[in-house]
Amino acid sequence: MKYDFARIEQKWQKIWMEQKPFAAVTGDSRPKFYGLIEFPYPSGQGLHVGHPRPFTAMDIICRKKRMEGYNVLFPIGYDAFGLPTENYAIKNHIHPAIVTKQNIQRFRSQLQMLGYSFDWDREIDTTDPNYYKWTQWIFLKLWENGLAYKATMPVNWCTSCKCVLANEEVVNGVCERCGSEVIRKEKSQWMLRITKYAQRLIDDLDDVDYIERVKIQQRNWIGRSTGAEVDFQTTAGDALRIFTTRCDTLFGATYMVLAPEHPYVKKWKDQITNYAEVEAYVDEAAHKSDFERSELNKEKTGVKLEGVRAINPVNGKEIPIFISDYVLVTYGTGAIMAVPAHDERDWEFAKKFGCEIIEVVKGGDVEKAAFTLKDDTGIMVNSGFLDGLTVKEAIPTMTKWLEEQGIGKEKVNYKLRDWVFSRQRYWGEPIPMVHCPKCGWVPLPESELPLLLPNVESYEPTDTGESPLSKMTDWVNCKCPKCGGSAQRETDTMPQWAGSSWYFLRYMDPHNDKELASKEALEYWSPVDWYNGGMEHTTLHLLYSRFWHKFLYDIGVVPTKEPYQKRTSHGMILGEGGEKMSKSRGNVVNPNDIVDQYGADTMRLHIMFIGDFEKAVSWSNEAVKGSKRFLDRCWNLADQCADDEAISPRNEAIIHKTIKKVTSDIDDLKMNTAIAALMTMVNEFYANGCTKGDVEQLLLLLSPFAPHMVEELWEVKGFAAKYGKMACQMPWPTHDESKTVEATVEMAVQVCGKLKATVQVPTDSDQETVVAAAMALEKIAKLADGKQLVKTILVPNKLVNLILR
RNA sequence: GCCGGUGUGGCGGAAUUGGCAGACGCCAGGGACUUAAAAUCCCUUGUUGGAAACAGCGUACCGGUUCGAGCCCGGUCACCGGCACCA
Repeated sequence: MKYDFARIEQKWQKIWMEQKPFAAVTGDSRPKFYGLIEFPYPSGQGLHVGHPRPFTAMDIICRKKRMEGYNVLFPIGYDAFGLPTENYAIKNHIHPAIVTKQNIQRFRSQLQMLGYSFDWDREIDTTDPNYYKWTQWIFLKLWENGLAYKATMPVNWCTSCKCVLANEEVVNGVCERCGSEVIRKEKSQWMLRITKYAQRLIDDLDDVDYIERVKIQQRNWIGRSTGAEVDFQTTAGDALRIFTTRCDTLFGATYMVLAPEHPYVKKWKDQITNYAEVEAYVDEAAHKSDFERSELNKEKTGVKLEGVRAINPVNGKEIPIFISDYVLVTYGTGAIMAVPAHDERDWEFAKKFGCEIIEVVKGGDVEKAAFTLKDDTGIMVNSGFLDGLTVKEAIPTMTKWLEEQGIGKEKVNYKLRDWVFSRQRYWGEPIPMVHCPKCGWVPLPESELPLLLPNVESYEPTDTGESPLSKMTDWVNCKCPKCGGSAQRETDTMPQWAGSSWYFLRYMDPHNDKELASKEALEYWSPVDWYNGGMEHTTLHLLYSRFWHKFLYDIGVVPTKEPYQKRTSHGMILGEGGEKMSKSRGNVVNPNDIVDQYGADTMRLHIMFIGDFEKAVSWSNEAVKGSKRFLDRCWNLADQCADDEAISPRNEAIIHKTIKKVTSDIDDLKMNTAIAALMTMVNEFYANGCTKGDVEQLLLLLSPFAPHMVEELWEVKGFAAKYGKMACQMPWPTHDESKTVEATVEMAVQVCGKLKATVQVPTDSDQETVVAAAMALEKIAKLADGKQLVKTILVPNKLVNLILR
């Protein structure tokens, strides 16, 4: 009997497609399990070897859950709107919808080739109008609830994509997608008020089971800090409000700084005597890219506002006001009080511009460097009523004083910004809003959804920063839904993150044309029990979708506060040299090649065996052989086992141990050690000989990993006929703890903590027995000769440590 | 700079969280089968000394706690990831 993987895999994939053993049943009385993987972007290159890692892991988990009696929802779909498709379409003059269709077709067949147990009847595609109808619907709800708004503000503009980017899409000052320069551009944009949810996005992390680094990264990104807002009177008449986390240092505030974009700069035009100089600086700052502005160790620049001064509220002193680009208009109030003695940036600026430096916390030499405390035990000086207090005491004292005086109050700030939601590109969901000269922005009525993406002549982005849709005058010009007058549609589209922000809900009820999903389906399947995805989405997709979900919860659409109960993350697959796989390096591994050469089961097994799931790992074509060899050995074992249908006594312990290990390892996402345990078991079977009953247990344990081969053997060995079920429909094996123990154990014998020998003793031997057995060893007897046993440490069934003097 | 993470054979990686370091696999070497090769099977494989029994040294580095440390504590170095003028 030959292991003809190509024939076997094709055969079983066909059977699974026809018999649908992996269909999820809404409302079933079994406990439910919803396992989710991040749906792929159907790129033109097809499946990358990185895809099968998370997909296979979740497939294994879901297959095991089904065998454990769960009603499992394990769906697949395509996140198909996006720039690469659009760019490809532009270059090759094909409509992006056609390109998308082709790419999806390719992805689908590749996914099927790997034997994943998806419920194929629930497949979704974010570019399908039946899908994006509901993406648009959610947008309308956001608008209705005041969470979507249009605002003109400086935004990140990618010079190459010719498109705005969300804050989350700018990495080190460049576009996360194409790596091109990002500049600041004043544009009118649709925004989503994610900041309103900042606190809840932090708080509710406590209730979910995400790996810690995901929680930490999200918390850092949201960037909560507690401080105070304080009003400084100015000679211009307006009070200048600042945010500080260190109100205890107010007595050391010797000047103030405004961001160049701060509205007071323009407002005070007439009072600023050097306005020309100020204006020149503002202008210069406006033309700098994000990258230039955030350049490290850049020397501080700025201009003093002559003619206007501020008054420090704690001591009535007049202090100068500057503008400088080291103060960000987007954070806090866009203005700061500068305490050069205790802030490095302020210190540097003060030294350059000759500002006064007043020490208010003892401990450093503020003429040499800013004294910034790591802890808050420093003692206040030169600070009037705060003198002698620790920083820790001074902060609440000052906050209280500010509140009493009515010039300040406690305030929490977040680094998180509202989500810039419009894109000046074609291949995205149209935003269902109409601008009417009389009524302003008017939402489309729900009955008009989906608002279809029209066919256009050209998808080229424009240099003016307008969407390609803006050239479609027939489409753009419309009637105002409110007053019936002539109006114009919004021509920007939604970002790629829109469709993926709620797709896991659609899987629950993918064909519903009345609602995004039925109440029943949402109640039954929510929340996603286990979501695995990439770390790169932690502050993008994962955060965005939590935000949308919380909103949908607030308006009563979904039953849970959080979309995902558990989140894990896989490491990247690197090229052979440990470098990132890329076309330019020529080290990209195509899963098809591996499947052609070794089969899908080997591919699946190997990608799981290759290393710690959470860590990056280099791909090795050589090492794949080991996984194939193992499957060959399993195949041959089934071929040559004894006919006995019972588990053989010789293999009973190893079988029960392996069941225990594989079961817990899959739950812990340690597929590599689960496979190692299966290999060990097979090695023992070869050494001991095995029965058909032993092989049956092996097949069940192996079935989530190598499902095609297992089903074939299951059938060939007559188990399918015997039970009337496929292996994937069998109950998962359970272990009997008492049967995992062997009659005797080998224990380590240490003398004074050093390993000297090993000894075979009956399992659970007491100290006396073990010591006696150890002393009976010639070597130990020799070492003990003339010495006294002063102490014995026994670790049952593991080791004995004899302290000899 | 701040926040995380990781350092174990030639390589990928194990080690039930304080109890025989190197499971499992790859590579390599030797052998069997074969006319031959592939495949398969068996053996060896951390390192140093030794023919061997055996002995010494070994989990990035230095120190500590402990009968016992890859694991805990203090310090140092290196690499990876995230954030970065956030007041």
